[in-house]
Amino acid sequence: MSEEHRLDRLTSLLKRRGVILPSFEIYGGVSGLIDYGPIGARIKRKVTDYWINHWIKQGDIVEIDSPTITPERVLIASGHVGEFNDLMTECKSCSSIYRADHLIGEIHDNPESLGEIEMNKILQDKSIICLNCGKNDWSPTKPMNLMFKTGIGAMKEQRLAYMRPETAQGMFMLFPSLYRHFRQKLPFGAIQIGKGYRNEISPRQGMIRLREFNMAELEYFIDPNNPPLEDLSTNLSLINMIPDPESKFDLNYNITFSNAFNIGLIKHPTVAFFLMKTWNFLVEIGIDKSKIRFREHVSTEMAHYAEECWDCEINGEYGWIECVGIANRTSHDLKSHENISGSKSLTAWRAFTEPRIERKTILSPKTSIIGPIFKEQSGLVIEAIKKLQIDDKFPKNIKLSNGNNVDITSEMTEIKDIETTVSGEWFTPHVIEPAFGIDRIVWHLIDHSYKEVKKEGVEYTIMKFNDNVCPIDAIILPLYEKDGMDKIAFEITRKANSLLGIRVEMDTSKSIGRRYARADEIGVPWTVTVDHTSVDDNTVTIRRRDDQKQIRTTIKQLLDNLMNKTIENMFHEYQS
RNA sequence: GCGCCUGUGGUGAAGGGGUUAUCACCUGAGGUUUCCAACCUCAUGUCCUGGGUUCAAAUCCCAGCGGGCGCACCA
Repeated sequence: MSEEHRLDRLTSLLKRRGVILPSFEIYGGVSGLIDYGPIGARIKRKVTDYWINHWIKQGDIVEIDSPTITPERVLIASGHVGEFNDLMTECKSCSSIYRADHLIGEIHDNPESLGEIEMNKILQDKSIICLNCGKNDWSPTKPMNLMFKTGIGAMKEQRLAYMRPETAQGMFMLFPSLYRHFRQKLPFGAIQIGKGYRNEISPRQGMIRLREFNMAELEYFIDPNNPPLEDLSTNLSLINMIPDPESKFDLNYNITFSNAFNIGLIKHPTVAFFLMKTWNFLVEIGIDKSKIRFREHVSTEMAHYAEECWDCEINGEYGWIECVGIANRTSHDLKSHENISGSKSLTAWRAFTEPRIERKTILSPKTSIIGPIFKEQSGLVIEAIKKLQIDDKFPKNIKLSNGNNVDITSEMTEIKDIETTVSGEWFTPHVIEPAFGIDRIVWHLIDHSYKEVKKEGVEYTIMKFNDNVCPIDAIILPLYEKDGMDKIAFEITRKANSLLGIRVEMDTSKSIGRRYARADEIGVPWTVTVDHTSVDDNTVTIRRRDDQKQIRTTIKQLLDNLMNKTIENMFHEYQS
């Protein structure tokens, strides 16, 4: 079959078999919103479950879950209210749309700080011309709101809120609780899977740019002075990496993770580790290794919060698409939340290896003298004296915080040598964040698994999902729906479904060949056929999707191996 | 948001003013068949939505919604 229109055939299949479909179709549909049907939802569930386990098994990472509705102040602190409300202007002559701050970037130092009115003035006064038609005829600017706005409270006095554009803020909000949970020891991480919302101008390319999408993010909190050093030699694959073109590095590398870190291509050890973990995850669920690459952001396209940022891109029908972003967000988020909220609990304690003894010489107020002289003003006087320097000369006239002036003589102070023991310090942890676009990953998983082959000269479709992500583990097929075969098939179906995490279905309609084909089309790795022999001796045949090979085994062995995910091994044993 | 193209059963298509809208596959029911989309019988849609033109609209016109591509946008 020609490679041409492969995307069309794949899209049709996904719709026909209930994998991925447009939402609200009977009302005409809404662009940027999709449904996962019964098969698709199952694939997505398997991918997210695998993702959760992939991180949880690290041992220092926990799952959390927070609201999608987010009060405005949280998103002001995170920078999204500023970043997601760009002023847009339209060229009245040719209808091209531009970000106003980009247009005036050359003549204004800080265009993002401008309001609508100032911006409109600058667009008129200066000769800023349209890049498309060369004219200066701008419409009044309008804020483009990439976040869905909503209000908390049913009546008039609503508190402004937005649907979250990322899940990360939920993890930052829970930092104090996470810090306690992990017994106040860094590093630790929190993951969350959930919906994110962005009111895209023009969603395109199927499920690549959605208005409501599934994200999976990990925030890993570390001590910047003591970043964890993980073993990068557990994966020695050569990885395609494209560094920032403005850096000293060449354009393109095929390099191991550990070498990339050793030569400084990846700057931060934890970023390197998460790049590796990300690659492992993608390959384990079935993304084609040869279609994965890592690309470093150039400093100009870097998100407002990040210091080092790598995209993991996957190649598919839409070209190379960013599916995972791994960013060193430093202390930006926690610091910003500390500033805006006033909370003091967004820091961690770093104990010094040896307590430090600090000796200081200070000017100390002599309260026994000050008290009787200043009476009720004494407190203010003491406060003022503490601010003086050791080398100040007395007598001295100082101003108190209540506005009164008082004279301080040298008898009222003394020079003291003091010794304090400091056993550690408070600091704001840094955050390394891998952020996964689940829908994009599911799409590429399907794209890479979709195989058009020839079977006995006829076009044939197989989804080659592996055990980690296949929507249904096995389909049970009674050869005929009679002579007890249907009963045995039903028994197996029921028993298999009671196994933890195993999902099987039974299919009885139409010829056996057609039922095999239906199973192959949605990527079921094993089909189990109940035939006349089964009725006599409780054996069944298992067919392997990828090569149509069959083996015969007992029902008990089938169930045991299904549960342990070891059916593949049965084929090896059978062959040897 | 702009421009060009586009919308007919579950999927893919034909029909471009005039009887009851056509075909293939798929799906369901029944039959037949001892293992890879076999065969036979039957069943399932009405032309994206709303206006307009006309005696008559799936067909022509307008608007909206959806899809594709290009431009712009894409923390």
